[in-house]
Amino acid sequence: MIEIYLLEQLAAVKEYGTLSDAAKHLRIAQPSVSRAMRKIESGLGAELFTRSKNKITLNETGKLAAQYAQDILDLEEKMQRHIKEFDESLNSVSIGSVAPGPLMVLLPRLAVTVADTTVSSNISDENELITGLKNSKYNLLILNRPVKDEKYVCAKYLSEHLFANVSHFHPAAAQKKISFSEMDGQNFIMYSRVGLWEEIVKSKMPDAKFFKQENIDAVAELSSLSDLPTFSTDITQEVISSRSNTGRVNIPFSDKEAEMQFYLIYNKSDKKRFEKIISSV
Amino acid sequence: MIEIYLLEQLAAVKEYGTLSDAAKHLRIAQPSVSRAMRKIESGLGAELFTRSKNKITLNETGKLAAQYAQDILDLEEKMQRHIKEFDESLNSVSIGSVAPGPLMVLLPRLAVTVADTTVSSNISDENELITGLKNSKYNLLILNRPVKDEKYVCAKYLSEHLFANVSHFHPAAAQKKISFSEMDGQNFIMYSRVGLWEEIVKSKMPDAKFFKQENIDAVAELSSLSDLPTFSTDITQEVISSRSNTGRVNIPFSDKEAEMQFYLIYNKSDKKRFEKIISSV
DNA sequence: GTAAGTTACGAGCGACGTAAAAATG
DNA sequence: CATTTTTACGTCGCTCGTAACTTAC
Repeated sequence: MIEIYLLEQLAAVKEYGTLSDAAKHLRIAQPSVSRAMRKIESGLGAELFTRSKNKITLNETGKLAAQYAQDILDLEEKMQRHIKEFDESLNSVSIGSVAPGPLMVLLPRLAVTVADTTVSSNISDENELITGLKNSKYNLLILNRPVKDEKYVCAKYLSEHLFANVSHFHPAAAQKKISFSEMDGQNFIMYSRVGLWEEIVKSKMPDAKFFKQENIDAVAELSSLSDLPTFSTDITQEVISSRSNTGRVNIPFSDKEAEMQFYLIYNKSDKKRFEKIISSV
Repeated sequence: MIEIYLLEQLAAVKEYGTLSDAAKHLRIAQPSVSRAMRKIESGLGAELFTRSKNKITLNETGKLAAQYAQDILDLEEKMQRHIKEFDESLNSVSIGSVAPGPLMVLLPRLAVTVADTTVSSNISDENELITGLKNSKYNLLILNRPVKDEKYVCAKYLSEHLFANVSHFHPAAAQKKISFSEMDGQNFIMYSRVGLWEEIVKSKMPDAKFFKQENIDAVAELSSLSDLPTFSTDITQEVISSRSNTGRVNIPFSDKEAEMQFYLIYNKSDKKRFEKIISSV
């Protein structure tokens, strides 16, 4: 069999026309190329060049051989790319969630359980997430309802409870709990990427206004500079406990819609990768 | 780049399941295969196997890589076959003719002008020959008429004249020449592969009978043992002059159909190969 | 004289085989 | 105990580079 390094040299000779030029671009000495061409000819059992004393030219057979050489090299390169891509897809996790809270818990945990993998996450609606799971855009979903499908594993993950985050001067600041209807009609500062929570607060407080902030830091800043209420959850309070949140207090919403249960859904073929996440809950 | 010898070993490992078996079929030592697999993995930058202490199995990435390996090896083999075939087609000539006479002149001449090539020849009808020239079944045709087509070179080659070969005891033995009609109604011994001549003698002597012999030696033998007439031409008389043909005489047919002019036709891309044949006429 | 190709010679990497060890059933 | 894989070590081959020669423009 003709080895790849020979085919590379043949393809270079075709591309650059002379042995010297080919050698220059291959960054090897010119006599190596000369010998390689002879080796290919003897390996194929056919003359590929017409040779004069100081000139060498591919003949028709040689051009055909060089074309095959290029084809084989292209296929090898495609192999390299494809294998690497496939391997990386095995060693990476793409997570889709209907809300940011569970991600705040899951992502740090993933970092230690599945080390050496790339983790990417996205917040979207349920429909996009489920189709994304089907076409391998996502490997792991966090939904607020279980999915009954024998192709997937579905396990209860964690629950999140919504709080109103209000200034000390807010009328409700002293209450132990509060209902959506009591807060309806007020102006809220809200992070824009809260997923499902947005539908809930908008439907439960139809007369409220929401000033959506794309930047999470803008939410913190605005809320500290104003007396406008905002939102938090048991999860965000835990994760961002270190941040000074003086002058404000968290009051749980009392409605049942303020509690959301999340589920993990993933392909059965990924069972080995993800089952340790469930067991760690 | 991953060298071919590595891909061969990978494909063998996939085919035979174990390193030992693969090594056995590759006729190399087993540790070589072990090292080769590690080399491929490091070359691709991906794990291809799940390894236990004395067991090694292709994982999904590995199966993909092995499939690519097989594809590349197949392409290389196709290259080898195709190149050899192409090279041989360059160094061989396939000749088609409507009559055997011109071949008797052309073939010995080709042997010296285009040495180192394989020459094959065939007698057939004009239609088959021309389609054969189009699809490269033939490189060189001998027809009894010129061909006007700018894709081809067409040159007048030589002419052949038909003779009646008769016993001394035959009534016509003393004549200088003879017409087809004078010979009509007689029984001829005839070589079966005379091409176009068969149509001519049958049409000009509709009442004659022809005893066709597949073997050219059978024609000679039968004609020497009987008084039945047979055929010859100026060309065959020249070529077979050495053979003792005592007791028989050649009489030229006087009709104009007894003279046939032949033309050489070949592809313009073969000009360099064949133009010396024409110039040697 | 410059540039191209071939030949000759020497060096170093690397592919292979042998031998030995560890693990599995 | 046989089979499989891995590791260690020595050897041989082969690819490469340098140098020198030939030829052509």
